[in-house]
Amino acid sequence: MPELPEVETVARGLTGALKGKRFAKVELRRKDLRIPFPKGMAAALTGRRVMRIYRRAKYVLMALDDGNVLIVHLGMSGRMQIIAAKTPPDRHDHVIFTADDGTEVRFNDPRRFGLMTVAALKDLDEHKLFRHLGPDAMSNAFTPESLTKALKGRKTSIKVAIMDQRLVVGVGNIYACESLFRAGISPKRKAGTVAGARAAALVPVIKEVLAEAIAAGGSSLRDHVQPSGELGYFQKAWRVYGREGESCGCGAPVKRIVQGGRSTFFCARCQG
DNA sequence: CCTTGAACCTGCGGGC
DNA sequence: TGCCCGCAGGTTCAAG
Repeated sequence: MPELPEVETVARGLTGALKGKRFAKVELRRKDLRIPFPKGMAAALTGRRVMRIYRRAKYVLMALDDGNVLIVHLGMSGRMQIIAAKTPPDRHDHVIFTADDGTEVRFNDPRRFGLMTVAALKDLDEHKLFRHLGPDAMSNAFTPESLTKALKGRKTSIKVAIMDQRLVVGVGNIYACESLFRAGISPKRKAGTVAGARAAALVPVIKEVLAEAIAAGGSSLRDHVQPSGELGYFQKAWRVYGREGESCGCGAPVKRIVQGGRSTFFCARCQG
């Protein structure tokens, strides 16, 4: 489910539900997700107050009142959703948070590609999950110059390159396809040849697509919902993703190819 | 270091 | 109806 816009949407939705409250109860309904939960995680969270909830890369972070931060990744199919009290647990409700005012938030993830762990906030930059990451796509550090430098000499495709979180953070499969379409760049172009005018075109387009998707509450393909339960609706704005054989608008059919093991959708006429 | 491909896991839709 | 195949918003690891 989660690229940058979906994770941002989840972080914002959880802010309204949990910020300033304490975890009265944290229930782990299994011992691991993609990786094991840290030993004693539930006990360590219980009684802690949530000071701030925000996104970093594709992770939701909850800063706690003890200097630690709860790190949540939603994998491909994860949700964090506010659930009415007494709702019977779903088989994929892996973690249930109950706040001191009774608010209940559940982490649900059928495929269990997500993860949840706790770390010291001050050490986050050096944390294994974060230290290799490039500039966030929505930050001022992501510029045509930074992208050109990151791509220099790369012989992989531009599509695969902009999904590489070491080069730029937050772009996943949907928004890579949509951004390259808007920028008129072929996904098959060698990454190292995206520089100068092409980089200057691509960077603002990526920011624009992500910003529009955030404003729309993300894209609901199958799993993504906002914490409120409301769907995202940016999927209505997709021009190429998931639209093989349809027209992007120019009349030529959208093509699907596989790059780096992922589907790429593009218009061979509009994306030179 | 770079690049590629497989692996992790469940569910759903399409084709026969 | 039922079964098999392919496919899905991500990340990590091994091998070349």
